[in-house]
Amino acid sequence: MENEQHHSPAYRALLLAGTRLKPLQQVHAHLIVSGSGRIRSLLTKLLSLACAAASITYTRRLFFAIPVPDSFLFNTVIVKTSKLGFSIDSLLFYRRMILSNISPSNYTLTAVIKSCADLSALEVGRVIHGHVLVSGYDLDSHVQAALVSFYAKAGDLGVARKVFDKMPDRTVVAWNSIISAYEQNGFAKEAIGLFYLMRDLGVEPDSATCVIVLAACAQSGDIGLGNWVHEYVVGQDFDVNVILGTSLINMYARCGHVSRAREVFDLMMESNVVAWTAMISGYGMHGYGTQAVELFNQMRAHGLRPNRITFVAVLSACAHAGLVHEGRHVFASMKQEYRLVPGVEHHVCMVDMFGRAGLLNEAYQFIKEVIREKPAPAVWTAMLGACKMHKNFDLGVEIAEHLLSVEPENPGHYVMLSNIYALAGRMDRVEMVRNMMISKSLKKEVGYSTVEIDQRTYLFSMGDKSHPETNQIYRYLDELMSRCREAGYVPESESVMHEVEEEEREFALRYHSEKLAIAFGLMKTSDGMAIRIVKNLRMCEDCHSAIKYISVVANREIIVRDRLRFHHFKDGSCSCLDYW
DNA sequence: CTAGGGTTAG
Repeated sequence: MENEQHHSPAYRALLLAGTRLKPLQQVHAHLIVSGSGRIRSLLTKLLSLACAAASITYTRRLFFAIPVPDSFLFNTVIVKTSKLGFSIDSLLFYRRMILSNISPSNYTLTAVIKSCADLSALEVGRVIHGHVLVSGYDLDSHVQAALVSFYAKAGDLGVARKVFDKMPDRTVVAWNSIISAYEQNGFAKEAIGLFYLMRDLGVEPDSATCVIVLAACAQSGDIGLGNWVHEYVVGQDFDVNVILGTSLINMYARCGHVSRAREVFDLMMESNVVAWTAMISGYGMHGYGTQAVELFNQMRAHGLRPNRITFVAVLSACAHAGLVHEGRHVFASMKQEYRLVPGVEHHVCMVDMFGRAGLLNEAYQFIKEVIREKPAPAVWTAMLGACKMHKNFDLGVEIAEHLLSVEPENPGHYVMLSNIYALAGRMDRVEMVRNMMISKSLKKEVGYSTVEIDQRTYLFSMGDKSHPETNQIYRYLDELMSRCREAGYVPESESVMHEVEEEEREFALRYHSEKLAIAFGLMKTSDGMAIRIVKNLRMCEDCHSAIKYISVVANREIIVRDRLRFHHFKDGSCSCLDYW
């Protein structure tokens, strides 16, 4: 009987219609007219095709027209909607299934857990985890892997780890889930550690492992492992598809090798908006604004439609390269040509762009005129950065005070305000802001820098004395800085703020983490080798100026990646052209 | 008769 139906004209008509909505609806109409509109197998097939046609409305209509859906129909609709990203719908169908007293299968459960992950719906996910335990599917490896990634995405890394630790059978996918969990939550080092553990246990990485590990390399600046993964990909003859290719581009760009990123980009067989955006962003963070804009135009010429993220990448590339004219043009095209509504992130880029270029009036006007609604705090923060950079104290103080009233728990605003007071010489105010922070028990984010030497990473924090060679490092740095002073470097005591006591300020400034990391790098590597630093925060003006001098007196190329971008220091100047 | 892990910004 089944077979007969599969070869029936109606079934073949469905297959022929495929995932195109109109033809499907025509076949559907035909089914109803011919009286076969109630046959389960046909309805199921129709339902899954409707869903694959990405029409959630039609899928809903179809499903609700079925009087008593069986578990097969529920499974089909839940699995398909979850897979296509209709997460809320898949959860609603799941609820109906439970209310109809139909037990979910392990397939249903993995699908709804994935939906919860996509929605970061921690509470709903916990309830479903309960269903998993009740139904006895807690030992199913698919369900477990889904749970691990769900908890990681919903922000509970601890539970993700617990689920992983209980898995009896750790497949590559299980390892991929937990490694990705750490990477996504900002623990790149731990992710890499787990990757090495996985290899030691004899589990062969697959291409998804490579994608995840490349992301961890990009995050931590681990070019050594990044290169290894690339070689592994080639050695294993993995297909460098868009996802893997994009991961390689991202890794090379974030590890400071833009040209290698470009080589990968040029060799990719297929590419999409995401790949182009990754490459554009890579140029942007190295200050290659012209190349970023050029690539953006090539992308459009290829007929690809840029998305919101693409525009963030291009606009921020313009901001970091002083390309005000181009930035204006791109922003206009976003609205006019692509009918995209600029969001806060784009406004921030624009204000930042004007601000860096010293066009404070344009920045302010942009806020007043272009941003109709109440400007978001992030927009004011960008404006504030511009005020500080170009020493407009009055406006800066005004904005900072506004930000403090809107976001009184954000330590960054206090630090900015205090820095502006310090620049203006109002040390009494500096003290006041400092006391406000203390009374609210807010802490400035701790800065650290890492440097890689012989495949090993060394971490330094400000005034760090934990390193076994501390004394030599400090002596070396002192000697280095005095040579810089002889060459004309003048330390600024302005931007160091109140994380330390008054008398320690000079000390703190002299021993910012990047300076320590550079000193150590210079000590441990031979002449001619570039020093690569990764810093979690933005560099301060003083370090930026000091490193220019260090690049001269030590005759070394120094490459620093800070929170926002790359700075290539060479022969006394920086690639950011002080557009930082 | 279907599933789990993987790509771009800030």
